[in-house]
Amino acid sequence: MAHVAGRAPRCRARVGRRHRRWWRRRLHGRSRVVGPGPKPTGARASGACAGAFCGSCPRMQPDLQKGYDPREVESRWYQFWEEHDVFAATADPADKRPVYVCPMPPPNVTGSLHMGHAMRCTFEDALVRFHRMRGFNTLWQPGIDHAGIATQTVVERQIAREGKTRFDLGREAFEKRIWEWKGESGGRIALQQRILGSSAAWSRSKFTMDADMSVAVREAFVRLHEEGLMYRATRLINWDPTLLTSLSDLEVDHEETNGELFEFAYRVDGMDGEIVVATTRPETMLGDTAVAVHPDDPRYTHLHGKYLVHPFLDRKIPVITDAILVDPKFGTGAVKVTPAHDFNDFATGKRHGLEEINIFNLDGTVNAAGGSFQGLPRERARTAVKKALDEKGLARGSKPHRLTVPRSQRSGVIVEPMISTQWFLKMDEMAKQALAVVHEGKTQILPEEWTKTYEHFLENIQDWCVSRQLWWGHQIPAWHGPDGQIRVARERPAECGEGWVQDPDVLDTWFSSALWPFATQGWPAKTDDLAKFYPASDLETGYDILFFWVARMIMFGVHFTGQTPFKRVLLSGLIVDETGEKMSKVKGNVIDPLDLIQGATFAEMVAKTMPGAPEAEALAKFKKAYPSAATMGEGFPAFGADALRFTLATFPPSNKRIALAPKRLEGYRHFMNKIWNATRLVTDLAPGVVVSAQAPSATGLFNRWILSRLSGAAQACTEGMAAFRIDEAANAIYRFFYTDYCDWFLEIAKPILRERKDEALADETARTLHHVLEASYRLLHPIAPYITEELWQRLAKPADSPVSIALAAYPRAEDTISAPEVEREVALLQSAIGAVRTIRAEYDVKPASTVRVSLRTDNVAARASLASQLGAFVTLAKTDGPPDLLGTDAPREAGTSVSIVPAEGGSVEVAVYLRGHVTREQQLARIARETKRIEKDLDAVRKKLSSKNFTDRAPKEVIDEANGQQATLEEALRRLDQAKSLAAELGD
RNA sequence: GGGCGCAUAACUCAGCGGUAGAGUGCAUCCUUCACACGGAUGAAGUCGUAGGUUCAAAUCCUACUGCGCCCA
Repeated sequence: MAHVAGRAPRCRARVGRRHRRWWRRRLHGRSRVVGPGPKPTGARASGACAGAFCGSCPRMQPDLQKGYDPREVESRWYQFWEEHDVFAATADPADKRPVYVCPMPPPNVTGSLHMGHAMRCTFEDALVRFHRMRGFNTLWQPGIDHAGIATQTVVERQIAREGKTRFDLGREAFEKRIWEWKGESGGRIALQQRILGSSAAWSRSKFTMDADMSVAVREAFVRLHEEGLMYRATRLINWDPTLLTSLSDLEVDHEETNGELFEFAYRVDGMDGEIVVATTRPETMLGDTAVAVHPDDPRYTHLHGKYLVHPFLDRKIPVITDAILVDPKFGTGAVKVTPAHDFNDFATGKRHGLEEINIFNLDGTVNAAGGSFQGLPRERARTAVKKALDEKGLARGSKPHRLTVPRSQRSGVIVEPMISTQWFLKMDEMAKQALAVVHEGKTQILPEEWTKTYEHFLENIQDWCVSRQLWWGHQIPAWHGPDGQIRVARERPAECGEGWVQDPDVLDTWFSSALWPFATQGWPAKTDDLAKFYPASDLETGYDILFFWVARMIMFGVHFTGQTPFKRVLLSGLIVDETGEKMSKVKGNVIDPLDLIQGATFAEMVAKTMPGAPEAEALAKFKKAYPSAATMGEGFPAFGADALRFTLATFPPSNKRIALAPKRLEGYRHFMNKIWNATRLVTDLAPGVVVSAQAPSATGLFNRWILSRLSGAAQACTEGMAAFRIDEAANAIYRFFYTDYCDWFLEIAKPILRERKDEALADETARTLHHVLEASYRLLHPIAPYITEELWQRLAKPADSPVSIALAAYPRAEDTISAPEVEREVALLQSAIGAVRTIRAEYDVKPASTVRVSLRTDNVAARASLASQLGAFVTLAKTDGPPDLLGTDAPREAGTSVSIVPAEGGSVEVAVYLRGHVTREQQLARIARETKRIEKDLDAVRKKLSSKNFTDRAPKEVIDEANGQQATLEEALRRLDQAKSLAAELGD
């Protein structure tokens, strides 16, 4: 195994016992849920440490236990990695390694780990570990987001339990409370990310409210203001009447619901007649300042320029004509206009110079402008207005109507459009630049189909309302003077003395998040970090924050640094339950990844996610969401972080929805057990082998074969990782290790190493066994870091090995031979062995008994390779000694069951002697089955070849291949036909 | 109203122009000295529907149906 260029960290024994205890407590404090934590192992591991260990090394059992226990293994390694600085990156300008940087989407400080984080961690850590092993100076930049509204809400809820509001405490005391709360629970999520094995550079972790982040935020704001892009304006904005703050367009969800379209009449002033308008929000009529009709609508021509009488307020309302607002085919063709509470009406108002009458207080109750309705909340005001209209004889009935209501993403309440003075950021220029870097390929979005969505967003972008009426966040660096003057500055300007106050509002949390890739590296200062780690390589995140975060980071990155912040943007889907439903507390289908890792009963899980709900009901909901968990008894066993990661890694990141089936996790935990036990076998079969840096040169067919297969697996893994197809890498290593290495190679190696008939071959096999095992660990490490570290540490390695597998080189295809001809040879052997096995199964031959086999073929190449590998039949097909190898002209023995293995250059006839058991009927039936199977294939090939269109137009290689197939299959069919005569000799 | 995605074995998912794949589950046999968290063998799919392009379509195009998401 080759070493990674650069420094392998030396042991740092100075990390004290106290730190270790802290770690155990923080990381494994949950052990009561899953039983006893890591047990002291008593005897210190000896000999197994390969010399790389120091005083703070994990205690490993001297021998591998029979069954793999992820809890035992995973509890030990994280501390080791941190103590050895395995995840560190260096900003040293003298370091010449290529750089790989992945900014971690900072989780909310309020949050606790959920499946989304687990998926982020899996994909990002796989990429990061892969690049680290490939020799990159690798930085996975972690951090925590202050999550303005979410955090403020959490702490407000806390103080509500004390019967207080934030206004009782005052701003300063309230902020202090949030900081206290942040100190207690804010770091928890980062600890949970560690349990997943995340190899982030934790010492560089940033919090978006850190002092240096604040410097960056103020710098950005001031520059934008100086450039005229940041401005203050009074306009209609989205208002959350519960949280009492403005929201950006992106924070409003549009939800379709069933409502009603209510019609009422306005009387015309000074003449008989009325005009009927339709509305979904009757209460807003208190703020109506016009009724619009289409200019060409003949029904209303006589009312152009007339006024209407407001039934409740002392106001005359003009009838205006507007072709943009009014669709004459909809409703009555007359539209009430409320410029202060509807976006379309606001625009209409601007076109016609209408008065904007705000009828709501900030909490959504009707204000003094609503006359006698003052004080009513919106819903009650609606009922009251309808009733009052009815009493005045103006109501004209209602009909059911599908409508869209705007809901606050944060509080869930219906958003009220309000006229308000806020800070806005001009977006069009920045959006153009952000589009350009993607068009020019400077930033690549993967999967590509998201490019369209990205473009559509940026091409239709509105100015961003960045001010929030919150107390938790970056306070806007603007000062208001006594006479309404405003100063924007990085620090409070000296001239802003008495009578000047800082703008009380804070910035949208996403404003600071948008600075993340460069602010974390020291911007606006010109630091070594910034020079080394900006722009970043890959940004991996969920597609749900493409607009919120990714697009804004690109806009800010290009604007402030002149460089696009990432080379690639990798977008992945969302985790849903097994039936495809989004995880939510309401549905009771939330799974905490830690419960999958460490194990938990279903009762514990639902008690946690649905506190207070009746247990039986909650359990029923949960089990309905995860049918495959039905066989798992009372709860999840500890699957381990490796199995969870491996499971998540097997889904293509491009899937928009990733349905989590617990059963699949079980399968991959079994795979971990397989790796564990394969290691036990190898250690037992070939003890004391020191793994060499290079692949052993091999002459034995199977040794060459497994090395060639390893080369293919390395290639598939590397390509998969590079193309953000981690699933392809995961599947490639799974198949290679399970099928090629365990099912075939280990079985072949057993007799070679146990019997040692050929010393040279045995030695070569022992070295190959170890080499491939060790390389497999390295291939697996980015996806399953714990078990690979554990087992890798146990192998005897050269003294100059890195301290951790995380720093060992990722296998490359060219490290081992690629030998397609050997792979073909072995494939034929495998088919022949499979034929014997099938016959054995058909005749219920007990595993313990052996059978006599003969192989008949005139295929020269096949004969040669079969001749050298007859021993494989003894082991893998339980033959009674090496099979007889004969030509097709050799006489057939009676009492055999025969199978034909088609092969290019002549098929191989496999005859299993089962005298006394094989009846004519059985044998003819088996021949008929094989004949049918081959004929099906042959028919398809013949059909193709008989078509003149095909032979005229298909490429030559395809035609040649078809001809070859036809010849092979026809020959196999002839051999089957011959075998019939043999069957005819049998009795019934 | 506009856009995107998905529909393949009982389940969860690969494949995305040259004869249908994996894991789990299922069936049969086996507690053989790495692993029963195991081994061997096997059954199981008209690749959503209808057209079209092509020598060749699960794979490309069009329409439709159903599901999910985003934007307005």
